Amino acid sequence: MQAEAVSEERLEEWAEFLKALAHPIRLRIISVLIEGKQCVKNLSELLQTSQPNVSQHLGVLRSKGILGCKRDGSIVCYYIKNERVVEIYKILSKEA
Amino acid sequence: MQAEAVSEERLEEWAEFLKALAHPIRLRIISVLIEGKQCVKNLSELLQTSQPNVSQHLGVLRSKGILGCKRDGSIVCYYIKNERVVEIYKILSKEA
DNA sequence: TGCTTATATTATATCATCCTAATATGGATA
DNA sequence: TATCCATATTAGGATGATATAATATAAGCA
Repeated sequence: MQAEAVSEERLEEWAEFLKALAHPIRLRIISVLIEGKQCVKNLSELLQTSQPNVSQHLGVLRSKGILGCKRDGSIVCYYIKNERVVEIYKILSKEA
Repeated sequence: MQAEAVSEERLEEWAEFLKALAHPIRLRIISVLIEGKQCVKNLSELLQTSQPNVSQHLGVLRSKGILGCKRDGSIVCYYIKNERVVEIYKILSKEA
């Protein structure tokens, strides 16, 4: 059974999605958020990375619809919005 | 149950792996090779992409252990070596 | 209002990736 | 060996991604 050809647009979407994941800091962010939502400050401390840098990486993930966020007062909590990243993370984790 | 922290090295490996996949032409190559192995010329024609460009993209995928190749005379056949890319491709395919 | 904390944005320099064009390698065959 | 076909490599400029530093926004509180 021959698979249907995938459109160029779809491939570009997928590439953008994967590119957003393809960074050590962003993967670390995913791994933390899989355990539960976190605010920017906590992420910054957990990852030992500057706040602006974490914020930029969160922006990348948010802009691709991978993460969502919710402001609560002056604190912004990020969480995983696209469950496919969890599946992909699991595949990466189950190492040979 | 708390997941064990993933090492920085591991995260960098994963990022490299995902970065190798994160390109429309390389995803197209994967989609073709999922259907069966192919030589460079066929890939170049199927993707309507110049031979040197296809060769470069194949080199990227090969260098990350994603593809393997086998020379048969003057023809080189590429095939999927790391089955994880098939799983990831499936996750991308089963679109909402 | 002024101050502090939390987060986001912008600018910039550096480094990586991309495609194209040109060239090189390597096997087959006349 | 000369030539052809298949593939790989290299060099180039263009574009994109990155981290840092500096600055901006925005909420809470004295």
